[in-house]
Order: sequence, then structure tokens, then C-alpha cells
Amino acid sequence: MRQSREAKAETHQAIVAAAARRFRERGIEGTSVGDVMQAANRTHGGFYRHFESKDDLLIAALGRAFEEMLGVLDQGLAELPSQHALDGFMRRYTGPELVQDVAGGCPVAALSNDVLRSTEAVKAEFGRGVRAMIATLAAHLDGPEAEREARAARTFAMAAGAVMMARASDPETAGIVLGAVRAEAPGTDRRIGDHPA
Amino acid sequence: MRQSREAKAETHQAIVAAAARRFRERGIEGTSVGDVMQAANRTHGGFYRHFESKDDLLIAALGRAFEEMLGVLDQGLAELPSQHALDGFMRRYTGPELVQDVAGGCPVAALSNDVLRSTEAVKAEFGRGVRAMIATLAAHLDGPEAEREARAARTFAMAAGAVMMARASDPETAGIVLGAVRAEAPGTDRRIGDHPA
DNA sequence: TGTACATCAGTGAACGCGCGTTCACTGATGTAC
DNA sequence: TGTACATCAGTGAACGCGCGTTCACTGATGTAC
Repeated sequence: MRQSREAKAETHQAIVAAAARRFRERGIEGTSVGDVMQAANRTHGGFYRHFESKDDLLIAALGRAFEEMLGVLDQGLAELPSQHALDGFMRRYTGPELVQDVAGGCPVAALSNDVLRSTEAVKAEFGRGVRAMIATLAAHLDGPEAEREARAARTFAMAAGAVMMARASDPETAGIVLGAVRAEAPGTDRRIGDHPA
Repeated sequence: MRQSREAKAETHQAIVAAAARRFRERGIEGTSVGDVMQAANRTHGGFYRHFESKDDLLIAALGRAFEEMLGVLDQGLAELPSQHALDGFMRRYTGPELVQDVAGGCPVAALSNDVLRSTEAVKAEFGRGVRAMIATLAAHLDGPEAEREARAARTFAMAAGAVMMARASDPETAGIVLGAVRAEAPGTDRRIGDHPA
């Protein structure tokens, strides 16, 4: 039974939304087309009316996941004075709420290793998301533009690296890593080799 | 034809060495037991004389990969004065040699997302490796002990995060991220929100 | 030290299973007149 | 606006394939005497 244009668009969105969560939660290879379609309350056969391949879906799902994450980021940064933007970001990004929510958390922290082994098209979409994250964070800082981007990129790299390491470790190790980046002097701006005051 | 104890030990090491590279290169789900055994010049059926399961092999392979990485780290840090240990580490870890060599590079940068979705036993082994990396780096710093560990953990998180993001992105984005953490003021010690001098 | 036998490392076929993708089919939607 | 027909969204069976694991078998190694 043919569905209306609206119904098709709804299905499309449901598939992308389900995929954006599943891919983050279970990884690319750990997520099957059937899983996604079931989560979207459809049968697997209809999948190819919407996407050319699983990779095609992955690209759409990455776009969606980054959009969601940029929303969380913007919301968290909205009311912060610029001198607290970086540590506000760091505290939120490495906090239990986002660390525990793999399916709804940052695609960088959930899928970097999977995307590494994907096609150039997937990496291009991922790179677009990474630059959007850095740009959004940088927009909340002050100082010369090139330097704001670099500071944003360093903080983001530290936050994402810490979350990935913590999630892949036992709880004790996770605590050490997250504690270090969240500490009273978490620093992403002090020169390497300098000693904290 | 039964093999001698020595021959068995040789086979065992060959399997672990092959697995340590394959898992990093292709991921956990992307690496089959057959692949590994072929790389070790054996047939797949003999695998279960050495390991109880693929997960059991993964644990051994992680141990091996961390050992290799600790060797690289120690070697790179050996002749550096302590005030340059962190930026020496950062430059080596984020340099093209290690970034491009996924199979022989850091297991954290290659497998964090895969391990995240593995069993507790695998995470425990991974956590052990992470702590060993941090401890080795911290041993080359000076200052109070707790603070050395925190600085080492922050730098390691930033380096690993940057490499993971860069590998999963298009070359342009990779350049931005790696450039930021390798910049003349790469800083992992300055307080968040401070402006560089 | 020599002999007889038990052990077991490694082989390669086979297992059941889930995967991505294809396909014939259905019937409601969209379109041409 | 009404009618006749083409389109195509969604269904569910089927495809070929590679996976982790098991198994009967082999013959050299290890061991008991």
C-alpha cells in the first residue's frame, strides 16, 4: 500500500532518528539495517526506498547526531560569560549525564573509531560536524579569531578523549581520567610544561 | 601432528601479535578469528587450543598493544628534560608517523569506541593500559605526585582525542585539530578560561 | 636408554546464525485527461 | 470534479556471504615404565 508524501517523510525522519541513536549506542557494525527499521516501527525491506545503502543512512544519521549535539552545546553555553565558556563546556561534556548516555551523547565520543574505518564520504560528514562543534564553542570565547578556534579545538579534543577513555575503562580508571580533566585546574590553555600556579 | 611446547608458544605469540595489529587496524567486529589466524600463518580451527573465545584473544591483544605503545612512549621520553616531557609526548603522539599507523599506533586512539561496547573484563584490561600510559608519562614530569598524574592524564586525553577526531575526519578538518593541539602554545596546563600570554 | 601408548597442536569441513541487499507483490496515492 | 491508470511505500521471503565456534581426524610430542 503506497504511502503519501507526508507519510514517507515521517518514515524517513523516524529511520534517521532511530539510526542516530542506534549507531552511537552499538557502533556501525553492531547496528543492522533490520534493527534500525524495527526501532522505527517498519519492516526492513522498505529501507531501500529511503537510502541507497547502510553507508548512506550513516551519513544522514551522523548529520542528525551532530545537530542534536550542537543544540545541547548551544543551550549549555547560552548563559555563560565567555571566560567560563570552556570550563562550562568541559564540565557538561564530561559530566555523568552525557558520559552515561552514549545513544544520545556526542557522536565524536561514540563513533570516532568506527568512522576512521569508513569511506571518505562518511569522514567528510564527520569532519563537517567536528568543525561545527569547534566553531560553536569558539563563538562563545573572546580573543583573536584564530586563537579562539585553537583553544576551542584543544578543549574539545581533551573532553572527547577523556570521555572515550573513561567509557572504555573500568570505573576506577574512568574516575581518574574524568577527575583530571574536571579538576579545579583543568586547563586547556596553559602552555605545556608550565607548572600550575 | 602434535607440536612441541616451544612450537605452541611460538604460535601463541604469533596469534597475539597478529591480533594486536588487526584489531587496531580493522576494529573488533571488523577482525575475524580467521583473519588473525591467517595473518599468523595458521588455519582457523587451531585457534581454540590457545584461546577460549575471541574476547579472550582481545584481552591478550590489548595487553600486547599497550606494551608496544609503552615502549614507544618510554623511548620518546627518555632523553627529554622534564619541562619538555608533555610537549615532546604531544608532538610525537600527534605526529604523522603515529597518526597514520593505526595498526601499530596507540590502542586508545584505535579501539576506545570498540572497547566501550565490550565486556567488563575487556574494559578492565583497557583501563590497566590507560593507567600505565598515564603513570609512564607522569613519571617524566616533576611537581607533587597527584598533580603530575592529573597533568599527564589531561595531556593524554587531549592527544588521544585529537588523533581520534583527526583520523575520522577529512584531511582539512584533521589539519585544524592536529594543528591546534600541536601549536606553539598547545597547553594542557593553563587554566581553562585564561588567555594565553 | 628404549619402548609403548596417551596426549594434543594443528587441519579443514561443517554447524547455525545474522548480515546487507534484492525482489515479487499489495493496494493506496498521485496524475493525466 | 470525476475517472482510469501509473506509481511507488511498505511487506516479508529469499539470496549469497562471512562470522564464531565445533568436531573428527592426523601424527608428532610427551610420558610412564
